[in-house]
Amino acid sequence: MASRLTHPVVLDPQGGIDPCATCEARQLSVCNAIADADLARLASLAVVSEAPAGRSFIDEGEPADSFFNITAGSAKLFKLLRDGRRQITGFVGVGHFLGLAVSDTYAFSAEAMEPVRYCRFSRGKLRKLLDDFPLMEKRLLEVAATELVAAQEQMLLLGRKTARERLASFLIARIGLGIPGAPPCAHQGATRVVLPMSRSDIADYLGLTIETVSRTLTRLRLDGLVALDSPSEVVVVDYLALERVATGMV
Amino acid sequence: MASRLTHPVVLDPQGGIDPCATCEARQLSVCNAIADADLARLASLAVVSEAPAGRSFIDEGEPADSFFNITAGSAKLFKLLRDGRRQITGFVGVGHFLGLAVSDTYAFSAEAMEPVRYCRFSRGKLRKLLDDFPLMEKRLLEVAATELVAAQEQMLLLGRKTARERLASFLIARIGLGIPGAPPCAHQGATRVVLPMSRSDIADYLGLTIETVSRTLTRLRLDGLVALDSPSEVVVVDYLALERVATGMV
DNA sequence: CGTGCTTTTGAAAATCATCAAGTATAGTGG
DNA sequence: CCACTATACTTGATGATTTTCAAAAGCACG
Repeated sequence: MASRLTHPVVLDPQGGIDPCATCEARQLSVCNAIADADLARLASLAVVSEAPAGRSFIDEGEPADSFFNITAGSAKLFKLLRDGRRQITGFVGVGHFLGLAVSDTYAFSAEAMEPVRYCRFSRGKLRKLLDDFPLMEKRLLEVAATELVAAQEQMLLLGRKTARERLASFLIARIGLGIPGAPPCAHQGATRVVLPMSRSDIADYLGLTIETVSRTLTRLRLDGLVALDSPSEVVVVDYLALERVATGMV
Repeated sequence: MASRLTHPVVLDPQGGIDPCATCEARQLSVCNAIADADLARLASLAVVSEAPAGRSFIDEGEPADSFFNITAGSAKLFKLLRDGRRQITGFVGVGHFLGLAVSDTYAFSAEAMEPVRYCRFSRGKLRKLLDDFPLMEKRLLEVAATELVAAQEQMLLLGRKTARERLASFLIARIGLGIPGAPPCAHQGATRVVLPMSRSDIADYLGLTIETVSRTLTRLRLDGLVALDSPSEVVVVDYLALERVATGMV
C-alpha cells in the first residue's frame, strides 16, 4: 500500500554553479541529449527532491503537473484496485524518466524502494525546453518506445505464462539489467542475481501471491536451475535451462 | 496463429498528385502534424500496401526495417510463445502508428482483422523526416505516452483482475472508443457494443480461454448487466454496475 | 439440407489462491 | 551478548477459479 507520510524534502539547489554538469545520472538519462553549454538552463528548470525508502512520491489519480527523472536510488511503479489489489508495472532506477503521459492525472503511483533523489520538472516548462532541444525529445521517444516493448513483453508474461515461467522470465530479465553494458551472454558459470525487492513486490509484479513466488523459487531450486543463498540472492545455476523455461520451451 | 500466405500487395501510387492530402486517415494519425505544403514529401516516403483479412503483415522477430501507419481497416497485434500460446497486446484501427521501437527486430506481429491498407515508411527515411518536422515527433511522443498508459492498465487487468472484471473492463473500454469524440458519459440508456473480433481473439487479449470468455459473458447476461443480441453484439444494460465490476468494486 | 465453423454449455482436472502454521532473520533493548 | 519481538519468508492443507476435455447448439455457406 502507498505510504502517505509527509511531503518529500526539497533540497537546496546544490552550491555548485551547474548541478546538471556534475550529475552522475546524466549519462544514464535523457539529459545526455542536452549539450554542456545548455545545461544551465536545464538545471534552472529542475527542482531536486528526495524521498526516503517506503515513501510514495507520485500518486495515481493526482493532478499530473510534473515530470520526474530519477538521479539516485530506485522505486517501484504500481496501480491499485479499490480493494487493495496491486499491480506493480515496473521497477525503475537511476536515469529513469517518469510521468510521460498526456493525461492530466498520473496513471500510476511511484514509491521509493531505497532512498530516492529525483529532479522534478513542471510539465509546461519542460515542454518549452523540448521545443528548443529536439534531440531530447528524440531521446524521450526512444525511451517511450523501449518501455512500450517491455510492457508488451510483460503482458505476454501476465496473460499467458505459468508461475514457473514468470519467475524464470523475471530472473533472466534481472540478469539482463545487472550491469548495464555487460554482455548478456556471459553466463557460462553461475550468475548471482540480487533481488532488492520483497517477495510481496515480486508477487505483485508477476501477478502472483507471495506464497506462489516462494514455492516456485523452491521448486526451481529443487530442480537444480537456481540456488538460493539468501532470500534476496539467487544464483542462476543453469542459465540455458532457465531461459528455456522462461520462453515456454519446457 | 499467424497466417503466412504471400506477401501483401503493393498498390500503385494513386493517380492523384498528392495522396496524403486526400487521405481519410490523416486527421486521425500523426500525419496531421505535417503542414499541407509539406505533404508531398511525406507522400514520397510512403509506400501504400494492403493485406486481406487474416494476413499478417508484421512478424515478430523479423528485421524491423519499416514503420507502419494504418489508413483503412483494423488489425490485431500479438506475441507468441513457442508452443502457440498467444497474447494479443492490442486491436488497432485507422490512424494507428506501428513499429515504434529501437530494436532491430519487431517485438510483435500484426495481422489484419478486416482488409487493411497501410503506409509503410522505411525507418531511415522517416527518421530524416522527423528531423525536419519536430511537430510530428512531438505527436509520436504523445501517441507513445498514451499507449504506455494503456499498457499499464492492461497489466493491471492481466495481473490482478478476475475473468468477470476483465470482461467488464473490456466492454467498458470498447464503449469508450466506440465513436471517437463522443462523450463517454452518455450511457443512460442501453449502449450497443460491437465486437468485431472472435471469442478466441478476446480470450487471447484478456489472458483467458474462449470457454471462460463465453461463460463469463453468459453470467453477465444472467446478472442483467448486458444483453447478447448476437455473439458479436453486446448491449450494455447496466453501465454503472458494469463499471463497478470493471474497477473491482463488486 | 448437409458441412464446417464458431460459440455455448457441461464435467473433470489443474493451477494457483487462501488460510494457517512454522521457521528464519533482523532489529531492539535489557 | 542474549533474549525478545516484529517482520519476512517458507511450507502445508484446503479450496476456488479457471483450464482442459468433450459435446451440443447455432450459423453461414455451398
